[in-house]
Amino acid sequence: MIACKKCGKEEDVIRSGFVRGTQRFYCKTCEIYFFIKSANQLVDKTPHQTTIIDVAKALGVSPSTVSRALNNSSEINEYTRQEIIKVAHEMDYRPNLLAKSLNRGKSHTIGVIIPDIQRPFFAGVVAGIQKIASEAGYRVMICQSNESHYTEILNVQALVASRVDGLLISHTKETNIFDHVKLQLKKGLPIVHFDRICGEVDTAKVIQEDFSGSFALIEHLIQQGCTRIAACAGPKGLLISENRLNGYKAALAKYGIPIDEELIFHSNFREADSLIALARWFDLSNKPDAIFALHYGNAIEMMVELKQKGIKIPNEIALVAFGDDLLASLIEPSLTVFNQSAYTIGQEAANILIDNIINKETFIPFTKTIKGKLIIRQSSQKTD
Amino acid sequence: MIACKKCGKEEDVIRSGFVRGTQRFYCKTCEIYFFIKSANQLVDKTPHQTTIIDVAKALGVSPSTVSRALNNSSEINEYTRQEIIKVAHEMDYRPNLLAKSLNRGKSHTIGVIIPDIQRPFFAGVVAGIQKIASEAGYRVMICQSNESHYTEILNVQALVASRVDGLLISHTKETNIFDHVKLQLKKGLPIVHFDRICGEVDTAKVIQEDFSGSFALIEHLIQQGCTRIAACAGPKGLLISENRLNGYKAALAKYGIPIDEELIFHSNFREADSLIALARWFDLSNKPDAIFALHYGNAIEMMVELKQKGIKIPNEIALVAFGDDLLASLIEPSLTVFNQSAYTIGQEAANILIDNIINKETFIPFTKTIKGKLIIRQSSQKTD
DNA sequence: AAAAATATCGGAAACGTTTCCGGAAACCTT
DNA sequence: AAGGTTTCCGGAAACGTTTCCGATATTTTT
Repeated sequence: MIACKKCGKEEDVIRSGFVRGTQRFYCKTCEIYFFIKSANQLVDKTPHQTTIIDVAKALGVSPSTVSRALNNSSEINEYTRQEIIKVAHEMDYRPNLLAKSLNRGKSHTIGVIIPDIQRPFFAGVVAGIQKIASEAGYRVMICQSNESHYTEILNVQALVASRVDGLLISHTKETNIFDHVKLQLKKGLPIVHFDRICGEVDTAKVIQEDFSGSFALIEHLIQQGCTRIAACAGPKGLLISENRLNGYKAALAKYGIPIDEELIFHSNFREADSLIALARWFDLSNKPDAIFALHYGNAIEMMVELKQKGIKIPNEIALVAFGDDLLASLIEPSLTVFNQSAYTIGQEAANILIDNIINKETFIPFTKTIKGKLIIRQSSQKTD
Repeated sequence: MIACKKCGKEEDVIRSGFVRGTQRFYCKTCEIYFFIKSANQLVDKTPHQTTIIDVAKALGVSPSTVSRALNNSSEINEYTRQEIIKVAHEMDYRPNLLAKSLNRGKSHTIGVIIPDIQRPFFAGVVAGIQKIASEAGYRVMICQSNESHYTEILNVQALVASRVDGLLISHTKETNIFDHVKLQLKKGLPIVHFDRICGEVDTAKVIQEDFSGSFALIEHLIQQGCTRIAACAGPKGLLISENRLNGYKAALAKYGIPIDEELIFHSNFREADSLIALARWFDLSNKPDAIFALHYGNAIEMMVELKQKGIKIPNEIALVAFGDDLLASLIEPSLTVFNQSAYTIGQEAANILIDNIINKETFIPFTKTIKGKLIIRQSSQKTD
C-alpha cells in the first residue's frame, strides 16, 4: 500500500494509471493525484554560466540592482556599482543576450542574405557589413541562398525567427517574386537591398553604377576602335543586368552604332553559358571585335576559352567586364574592368540599415549609388 | 488638493517628491505613495509579431496546447493539432527563437571565428560549415578577428554572450595565449579548432596534411632536379607553419639534402615580406633553384615579382605553394600547389562540432586530417 | 520641525517559449 | 460497476534579463 503524500493515509489510495512512464496514484480523501519520486529523480544541477542572480546572491543585493550597475543606470550608488562590477568580473559574468533581447524586444542582430559567400564580391560586402555593424554594437547573421529562391525564402523566415532587427539582402538570380520581403516589410522589419535589388519594394537600396559603369566600359571600347561589341548579359528578369545592358545600349547609341540583337546573349551565369555565347558569336558572318561581360565570372571563362583557341586578345577581340579581383590584374592579358568596391557597398548598406533601425518611424527609403571606377588594362587596349 | 487613490480622502495627501519626472503623492492615512496618470500615458500597443499566445487566444486553447501542436508532441489530439497548425499558418506565426533558446537553454547556433572572410580559403570553410549546420538545423554566427588577438578575444566573448552551443575557431596568427578558449572549454562549451589550431588545448581539431603536403611538394621539386629549395614560412609560433616546415625538412632529409637555414625565411604573411625574402635569397652567393611558399598569398606575390624581374619560372627558379585558387590555374605559369579543400574542412569541422554538442558527455576530442592533393602545374615542371 | 525632494534599493511583472504537473473525461478491464 | 488506464488539456513555473513601481532612508527646503 502507498501512503498519500498529503494526508499520509493508505486506505483511500488507489492506482490511477501509468502516466508518462511512471505509476500514478490517487487519494480519494484528498482528491489529489501524485507520483512517488525515485531517488535518481533528484536533480543534479549542471554547472551553468553565471547569471545576474548569481552575482546578486553573492553580494546580497537584488537582481535589479545588479542590472542597474551593469547598465549605467543613474539610479544606483556609485560605490555599490563599483562593488558589483568587481564581483561580476571576478565571477566572469557574461550577460545572456538571449534573455536581454527577449526582454528588450530587439536582438541587436542584423541578418544578411547573399547568394554565395565564396564569391569575392559578396565576401567583400560581408566584410564591409561586419565592420560597420560591430562598430555600432550589432551582431551579424549571414545566410546563403545558393542562388535558390526557395532557400532565400527559408533564410528570411529563419532570420525573422531569430528576430533580427533588420535585413540586408541581395537577391537570387532566379528571384522574381518578392512576397517574402514585402510581407516582412509590411510587418515593420527594416530592410535594405544591395547589388541585386528589387524594384517593386519600397526599401532603401545600395547599388553600383550599373548604367554608367557599362557606359564607361563601352565608350572606352569604342574609343579603342571597336564597333561590333558583343554583350554577355544575365537573365532577363534581373534588374542589375537590365541596367548594365541599358548602359551598353546607351553608349552604342551615343556613337551611332546600331544595336545588333544577335550580339546580345542572355546567360544564366553558368560556366557553360560563356562557351555557348562565344560559339554563337563566332558563328556569325559578321563577328564581334569586342566582348562586354556583364559578369566578371563570364569574362574569365571567356578569356580562358579564347586563349585556348589561340585568338589574340585584345587585337582580334577585346574583352571588358564588370567587377574586379586580384585575378583580373594577374591574368594575361590583364582584364579591363569597371570596379565595384564590394567593401564600400557593404559598409554603406549596413550604415543605412542601422539608420533605418534606429530611426524606424522617420526613415525614408532612398537609393544610394556607390561610385565605381574604370580600370583600363591590357585586354582592351588594341595595339597595331 | 489631490484625492488619495485608495481612500479617496484629500486631507492627508501630501506631495512626496518629483520622482522619475512625475509628481508623486503620499497618503498619510493609507500610507501609500501614488502618481496620477495623465491621459497620454495610456498605452498605444504597437503591432507585434504574432505569438503563441495570440494563436492560443484565437482558438480558445492554452498556449501549452499550441506549443504541443507545433512541436510534434504526442500528448495532443490529432484534430486539435491540425486546427492549430492551420490557424498558426494563417496568422503567419513565426516562433520566437530567442524565447525558445532561452527556455531550452540552447540556442541552436554555432559560432565561427576566422581571421578574414575575404580570404578564399576561409570563405570556403564558412560555406562548408553553413552547409552542414543548416542541414542539422543550426544557425551560424560568423566573426572576423582580422588577425587581431584582442579582437579574437572579444569575438569569443560576444559569441558566448549570444550563448552559442559551440565554437569553431581558426586562430589569429598573433595568438599565442589561449586563455580565452581554455576558459570557455572549462565552462563546458564545445570547441573545435580548424586549420590554425592550438596544440595546448584539448579540443577536437580539423587540419590539413600540413606535414605530408609539404613533403609531397618538396619531393616533387627534388624529382624535378631542384636541390636548393628556399622556404617562405610563417611566424615562428604558428603551429601550422611549423608543421609545414617540418615536412619540408623531412623531405630534404630523405634525399640527403642538407638544410640551409639561410634558405628559410620567416615571414609575417605581409606582402612586403615576400619581396624581402626574395631579395635576401638572391643576395646569396649560392642562390636557390626553387621556392616553397608555405602560404599561397606569398607565392602569388613572388611570382609577380619574379616575372617583373624577368626571371624565368620554372627553369631559373621553380615555385610551389600550399593552397589553391582559380588564380593558381590561370596565372602564367600556372602554379603547382598542394590543395587544401576548404569546403571539406568546413564540413568536417561542423560535423565534429555538432557531434560534440549533441554527445557532450561522451565526446572524446580527436584530430582529423583532411586529405589534400598535389596539383602539378607549370611553375614546377622544369623543361630543358 | 514638518514638508518636500532626492537617492537608492527591492519586488514583481514582462518578454515568448517549453515543460512539469495535475486533473477531467473517456476508455478499458476484470 | 468499480478500479485502473489512457488521452488530452490547462495552469503555472522556469529560462535570464530589464523595467516599472513602490518603498525607505536620507537630505534639503520652507
